[in-house]
Amino acid sequence: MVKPLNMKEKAPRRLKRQDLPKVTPALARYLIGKTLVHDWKGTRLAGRIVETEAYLVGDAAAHSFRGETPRNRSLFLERGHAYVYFIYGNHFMLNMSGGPHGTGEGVLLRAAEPLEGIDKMRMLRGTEPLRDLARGPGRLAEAFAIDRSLDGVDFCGGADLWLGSAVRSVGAIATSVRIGITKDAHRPLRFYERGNQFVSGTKAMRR
DNA sequence: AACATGATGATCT
DNA sequence: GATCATCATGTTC
Repeated sequence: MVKPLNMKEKAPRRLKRQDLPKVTPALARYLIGKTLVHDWKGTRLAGRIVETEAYLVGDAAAHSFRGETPRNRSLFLERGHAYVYFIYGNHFMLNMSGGPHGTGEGVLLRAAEPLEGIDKMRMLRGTEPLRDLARGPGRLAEAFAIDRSLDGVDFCGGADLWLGSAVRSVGAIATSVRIGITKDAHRPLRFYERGNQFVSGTKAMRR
């Protein structure tokens, strides 16, 4: 993948909670093109978010559907907090909470295009291909050194894990049904940058 | 029992 | 290169 010379990348600046849309599907769409940053052990791990999914109130696929539990507690924090959970015996998933405190909505970060700290990401992932470093939610979490210790962290609170502004322009954003769920599977709550090679799944899923 | 997945290897193009 | 089936894995309520 060759980067055109006229695509100048700027350094990301920290986004404030004020910048985040208050309605969760709008937040999921807003996050496409923004920069996910984890300043980790002296290295900056940064990537451009290219795929997200929203999980809402009254949504049978949402972890909050049956109310607050010890696991999903941070999903109920005010918009802009990290909700990290462990799934399938192997993978962490990174979400950003949405809505006012007590709501229980969130956005799953499903894929990112690596920008900075790529060698460290390769080390964390134990694999070489750039395209596979953060293509999929489990891979993204591994590439960005996300684990339970980051559950509940405020993305807008000056922590090492934060949300940055876009470093270059964003392409067309497309919508589809969410991936890998069985309940409320028809709702169009997945957002991705159309045609981007770092979006998860098959070719059809990035068209 | 179910789960917001990914690595692997087979089989196609 | 793309796509598909198979299956390993720990936590949750």
